[in-house]
Amino acid sequence: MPEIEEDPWEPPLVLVAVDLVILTLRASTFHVLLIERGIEPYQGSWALPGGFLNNAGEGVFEAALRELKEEADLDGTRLHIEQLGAYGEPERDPRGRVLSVAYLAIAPGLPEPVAGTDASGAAWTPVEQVLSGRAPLAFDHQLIVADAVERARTKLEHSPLATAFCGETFTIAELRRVYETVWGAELDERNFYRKVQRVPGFIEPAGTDRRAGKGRPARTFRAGPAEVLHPPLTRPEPHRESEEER
Amino acid sequence: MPEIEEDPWEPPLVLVAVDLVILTLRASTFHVLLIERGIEPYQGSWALPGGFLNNAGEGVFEAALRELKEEADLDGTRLHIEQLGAYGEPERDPRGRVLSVAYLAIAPGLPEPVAGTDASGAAWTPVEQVLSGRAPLAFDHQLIVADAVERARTKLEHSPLATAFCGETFTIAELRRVYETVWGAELDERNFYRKVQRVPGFIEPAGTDRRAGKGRPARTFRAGPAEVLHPPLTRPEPHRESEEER
DNA sequence: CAAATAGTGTCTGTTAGACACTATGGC
DNA sequence: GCCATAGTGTCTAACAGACACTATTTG
Repeated sequence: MPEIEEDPWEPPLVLVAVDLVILTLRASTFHVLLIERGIEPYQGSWALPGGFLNNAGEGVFEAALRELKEEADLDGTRLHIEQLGAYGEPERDPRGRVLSVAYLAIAPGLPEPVAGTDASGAAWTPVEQVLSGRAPLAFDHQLIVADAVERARTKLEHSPLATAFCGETFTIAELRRVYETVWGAELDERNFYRKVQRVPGFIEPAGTDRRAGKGRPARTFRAGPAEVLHPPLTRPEPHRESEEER
Repeated sequence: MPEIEEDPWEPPLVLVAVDLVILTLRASTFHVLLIERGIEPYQGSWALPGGFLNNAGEGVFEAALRELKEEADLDGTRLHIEQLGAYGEPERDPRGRVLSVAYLAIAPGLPEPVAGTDASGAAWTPVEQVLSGRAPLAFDHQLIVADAVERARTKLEHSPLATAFCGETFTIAELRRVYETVWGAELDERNFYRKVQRVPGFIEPAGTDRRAGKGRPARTFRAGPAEVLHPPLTRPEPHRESEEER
């Protein structure tokens, strides 16, 4: 049976959904956007924003952008958005066979408490609450969030993803807080300050612009053209108690 | 319109396929397994092995393992296999709406020229020929292969993926040739030798075992328990002509 | 012995991390 | 002046890359 069709046999048709993991930083905490489901299954539960393909002519990425607009009022063309993967276990949706393509989107920290449409409920929820299971999610959405967070954590090392958490311009301290929050680690301000500037194309000065807070005003920067960080910013190891090499 | 269903509206049903990018090293060259298509569309063209889901109860990963067995006679439980992503552009298959979930599999270099079943034709093809377009592929399979190769190249740095290209046990020189071939770069044998051993959990000695070739016999190793490389093995930069920092 | 491959020692320039110090703002 | 935050200098230990050297096999 080398080929896919030879008998009068028909492969199964499945519903295709798109789910969005929209991550942001709010008040130095790592948050994900959740929607309260208005219908069965899992009515009343929290879930990732998303939905089915609109029609047979809609691409999955296109559908992700549409859902981003509909459910979070965000413009995906101005955000970082990338595909996370397909989730296709047969039992993941009680309605029947649904394959979901998950997308990871990163938004700058928006001060508004919630998202766009008249969705019953939409809330930024601390990622920790989801990962720990204290905020249970519908379907396999906890797994999807875990994968998204892991992806974000490692991509911070090798790509300029961190700038997607910031606004158009940002200070180096703001950028550092992105790293610290997503990694859950403290970084030396002084070393970070230079390290980040030595990576070619990562960030570039934004005019003579300044910005005030409490202390000395900081220089501002914008994202540079680099798509990959050379050298990478390495995540500090959790700390080693005993020695075991050689 | 907060939720996915409210009108008597039905989302489109789509066909779900699985495609496999099976990579290996043969005679120090990076190869991918291709199948000659026996049916339309693209009859006679080369394509990735794969096929539709068998039935509504089959998971996509399960389907990938099945296709790996059917089309390449490989046991996926003994191979490295991971999901690459979903390819869901509406026009990617002329038969209609087909969403494909691609998997990346890494096999140790098998001496046999070809794969398992009675498939019309199956051939290990140098990856370069695919990437350069000299070996044109059906559908969007060239793109999928390009993504797979890129994934493999970067995963060599941070994961023990390279050991999946080797047999159960291997010498450090064999492991080094994996890196050199996949990266297309030369590595210093001596420095590689130690570097690789200093990564905790990457490789561990395989008994007092040895193996003969031409010169001094080499120690053999097997893959260790590490799932991530700390510190990573960094890919040498292609070489910089001009300076441009600071 | 020579050839070939495996494995070790060691030097040198660069880095990561620690942390003292200076700069510039608000009060 | 004081406090807070931004930004610089500099020391040290570790590391990467280069490459001379030793070791162990086949023929």
